Amino acid sequence: MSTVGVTPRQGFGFTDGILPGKCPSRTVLDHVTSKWGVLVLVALFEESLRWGQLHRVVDGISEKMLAQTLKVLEADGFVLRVAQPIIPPRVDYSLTARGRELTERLLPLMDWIAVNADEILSTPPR
Amino acid sequence: MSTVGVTPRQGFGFTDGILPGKCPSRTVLDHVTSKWGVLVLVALFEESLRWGQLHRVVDGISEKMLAQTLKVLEADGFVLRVAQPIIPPRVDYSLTARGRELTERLLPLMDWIAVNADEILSTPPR
DNA sequence: CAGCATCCGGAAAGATACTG
DNA sequence: CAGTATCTTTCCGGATGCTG
Repeated sequence: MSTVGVTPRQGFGFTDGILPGKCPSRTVLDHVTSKWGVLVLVALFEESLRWGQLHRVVDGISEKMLAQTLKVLEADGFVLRVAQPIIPPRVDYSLTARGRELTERLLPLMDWIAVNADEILSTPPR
Repeated sequence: MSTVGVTPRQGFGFTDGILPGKCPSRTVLDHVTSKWGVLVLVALFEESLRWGQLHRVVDGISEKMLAQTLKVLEADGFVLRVAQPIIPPRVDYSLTARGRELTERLLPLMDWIAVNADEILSTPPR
């Protein structure tokens, strides 16, 4: 059963909204569904990647947004950053256990979208 | 198994990126993970709602963004809009079968976030 | 040269007033 | 009631610079 407050008569309270405007869940949701958050998380699901690899794999992301997205995901404890003090620098990014839990819930969504996207965009709104 | 291209050695091709920059999946993903898309979809999962109800239930959304979000979700065939030609106007929004399929994949994510958000934001990044 | 930080212009989001 | 129009603010992307 859902716990996000969408089941009015089953005891969760509907009139207060889906999630209160200023609650931690909203903040985390914004981080995850930020423009690049989902793609970065999915990119790191299979294996850890270096900065440059991420930049190539997450097609279209700017360096600025990659840095910003990684910072937020790291601060939330989803992504682990390991920097080697060498020249040239080498920085590896990977998912934490928490990040893997989250991304596992993201993959069914991504798969469904990947399968249905063509039909969705080609179907006139009836 | 995931089909979004994150399993390099299992046959999906990794070096091309998670999802090509200009593909339908990216467009749909952007629509769904837009700032308010997820919350509107979840709000409509249990029951259809009128404009005013949506505005109250999706706490914090502006009228402009509610209108814009609903238009996009309607154009994608996730949301059905039924307007009664009466005064005062009455417009009901509900999920289509497609919208329900999608939102079913969203609820596990929302539930996980709702359960873990407090710990996520209170834990220092280690 | 890899991995960022900073600055700037355009685009998207937010607040609020107004209309049919 | 259910939206649009308008204005302000915040955000995104690109270019550039810096550091070892």
